[in-house]
Amino acid sequence: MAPRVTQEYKREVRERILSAAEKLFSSKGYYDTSMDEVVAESGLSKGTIYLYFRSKEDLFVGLQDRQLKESVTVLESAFAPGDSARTKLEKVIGTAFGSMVNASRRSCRISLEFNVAAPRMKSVQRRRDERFMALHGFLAEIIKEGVEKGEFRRDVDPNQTALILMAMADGLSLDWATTNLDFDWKTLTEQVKKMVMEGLPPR
Amino acid sequence: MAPRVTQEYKREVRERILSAAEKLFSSKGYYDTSMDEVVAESGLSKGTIYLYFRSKEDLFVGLQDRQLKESVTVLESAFAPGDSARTKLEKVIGTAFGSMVNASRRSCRISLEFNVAAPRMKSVQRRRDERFMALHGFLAEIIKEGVEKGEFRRDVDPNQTALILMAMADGLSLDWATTNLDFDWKTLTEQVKKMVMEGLPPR
Amino acid sequence: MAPRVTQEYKREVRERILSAAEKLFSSKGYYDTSMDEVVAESGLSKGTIYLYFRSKEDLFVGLQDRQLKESVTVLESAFAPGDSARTKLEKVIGTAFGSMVNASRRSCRISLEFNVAAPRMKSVQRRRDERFMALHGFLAEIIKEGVEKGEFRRDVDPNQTALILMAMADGLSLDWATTNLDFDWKTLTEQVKKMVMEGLPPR
Amino acid sequence: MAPRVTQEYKREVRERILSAAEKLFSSKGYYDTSMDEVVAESGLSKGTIYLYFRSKEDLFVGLQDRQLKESVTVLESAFAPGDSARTKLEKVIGTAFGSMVNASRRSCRISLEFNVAAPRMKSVQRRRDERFMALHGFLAEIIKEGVEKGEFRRDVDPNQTALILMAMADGLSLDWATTNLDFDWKTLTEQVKKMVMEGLPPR
DNA sequence: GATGAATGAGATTTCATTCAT
DNA sequence: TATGAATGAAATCTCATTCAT
Repeated sequence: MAPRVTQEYKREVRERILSAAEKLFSSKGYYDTSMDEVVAESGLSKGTIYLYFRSKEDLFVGLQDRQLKESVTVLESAFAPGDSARTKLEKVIGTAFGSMVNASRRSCRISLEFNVAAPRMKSVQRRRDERFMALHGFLAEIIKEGVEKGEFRRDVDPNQTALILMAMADGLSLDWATTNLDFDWKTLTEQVKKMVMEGLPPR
Repeated sequence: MAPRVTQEYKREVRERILSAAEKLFSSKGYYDTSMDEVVAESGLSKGTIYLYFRSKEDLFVGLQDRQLKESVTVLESAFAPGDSARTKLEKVIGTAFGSMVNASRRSCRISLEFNVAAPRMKSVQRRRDERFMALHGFLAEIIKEGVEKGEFRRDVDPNQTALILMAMADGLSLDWATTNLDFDWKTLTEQVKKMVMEGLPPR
Repeated sequence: MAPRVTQEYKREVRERILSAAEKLFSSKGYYDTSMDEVVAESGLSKGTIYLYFRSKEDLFVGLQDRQLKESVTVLESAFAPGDSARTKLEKVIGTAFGSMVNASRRSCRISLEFNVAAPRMKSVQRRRDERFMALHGFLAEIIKEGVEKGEFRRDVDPNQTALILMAMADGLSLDWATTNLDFDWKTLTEQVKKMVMEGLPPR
Repeated sequence: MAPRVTQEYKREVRERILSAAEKLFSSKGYYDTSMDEVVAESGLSKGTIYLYFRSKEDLFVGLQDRQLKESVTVLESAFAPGDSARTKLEKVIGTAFGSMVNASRRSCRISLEFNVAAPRMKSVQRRRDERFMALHGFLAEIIKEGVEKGEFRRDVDPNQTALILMAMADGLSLDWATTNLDFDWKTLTEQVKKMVMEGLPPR
């Protein structure tokens, strides 16, 4: 009995736990956060936490899932059907970096936690790899299209270049997360676009 | 009695401890490595470890110190006095990425450990920030020189661009460390140079 | 509203819970079985379980009750009015051990659980002791009769012998329950009868 | 360094832990005893307990080991080379039951704990089975010898009979451990011998 | 200086029981 | 009457650090 209401309610409780965990994991780190702290932050009881998540690691994975789901449609919905490869790439860069403006250091730090944990947590690794391959394929496809249409140089390697662009984003996120510097994401985006499209030297 | 011998011996013991810690921290992570494991890996006794390092964190910081010292002269010694800014930059990129070819995933992973720990360990943060600022200044200087000499476009922002280039390196290191993919650092370096110097589209 | 139906229904639910508990307690043991597992196995809800049994211990005692009730009339109904003491004893041995042929390791294991728990659960102890005394008295009476009628030796102590015979049964049950060996209860019964009636050496 | 002394000392500490555990496990049972109680009873610290035993189960197994070792030579050393099978058997019964006179309810209860735990703890099962088979073989051999020499009846099955005799001992131990009755082990031993050697009826 | 046994605070996890619906 | 989400005390186990030898 008590069907619809309960389902919705349970989702809320789950969300509450995840939010508490996100806050703590991102500021104190996964290992320096105890379940007791998650309990306190969430305002729930210890038993309840374990009712929703089998273990601390499971909670961590749940968090990764949530983050991946949230960001899933950001890039794909960015451009129009008729766009040139160049336009597509610029839009992608714009969206990716634009999302950083609103993104919190918190979410960058948490991403970093996932990355570092990945080699040591199977399920985290799997999710990370899937995400990585999907994004890489997405970018490589655009670049390949550009090369074929003559929009990009012949000797541009789509796979390598996709890798480099992803690394740029990952690296900026990493540097932002682990520094106290303020990044000016807007002009940063412009500089990236310029560099990628024209190179540093004048034409 | 002869101080020289004792000093040398002490340095060796220290090194042995650091090597054991590096191996373990890089493969299992800082938190998942216990001091008992460092003891076992080093072949020394627990008391001895604590004779050389006040705490686990101190050992971690010692490791960071060692890594920073090892890499400190790599970049600066790369170019000749009369080099143009462009040449300098290419050499820097070449050296930075070239060093990855020989570098182990291990050293990338441990750098990552330092990065993650940084926000929560003051002394790690300080060292990391110093290093970051030094490298950033070094790069920005080259780029600024290039802009002033007309080798690079007027609208290239030296600081932002230095940041971007560093992020590229950090990001590739991050992605390599947390994936099982094999990176072809040689062609990757070429692609980066091309992109930075010419952009993606044909001239 | 009709009370008959409700009573019957309640009995069924109770039985269902007891059966689930028996299955689990006998295979995993009392302590290694959680109420959640009883819930799952019974297909009922946790609330319902606690509606029928005040506590886990109460459920355990309920199980003991059920087992004792089931086995209560087995021995007494075995023999005819005119039987000699010897015949009675043989019949008792035959029935006791004969019942093992059909009995499951499960019921032996659960008896064992009761025995082990007894010293630490008053009500379990009381039931066990009552049962023990009843059986002991029953056996001792037969043996005493036999001694008085000259069917058994004068120096046979009815109480001690009753104890020994009970121990034999308990011991075989114990050994069977805690081993993986297959017991051939039929010839075992014969051997016991022979030994008890004739001793090992030839007459 | 510090070799001999340390070994002896460590053995003592180990023994101290085992004794504390034995006391508690036998009176409160394995599951109702917490490691905190073992800590308190032993007067050592929690860390020390886990320095000597990997887990609670390991401590349990260690206890079983100790008990088995203590009792290992009791039976085998009981009889002289020239003894007849009958004499041997009588001596074995005498020693086995005689040992109960001095044995504590405690050790019987602990044995029971081992037996009950056996089906659920591999290493306990293995040790128990080894012990069981050894004793069984030992007894069966004596009986077989007796049958072959004509000291026992032709239709006595050595294996089954050995099983029955062991069950008698196990059963008495079980009944003693789980009851509050006082057993008169001396006359009990006599009654057993008589029954086994002559049967209940007069010759 | 070198050792490694001892420590105990604190971590994660379980589970019998309750009670609002 | 029936439910099952919530609870929190208590269990097991870990591990950085100390200190007597």
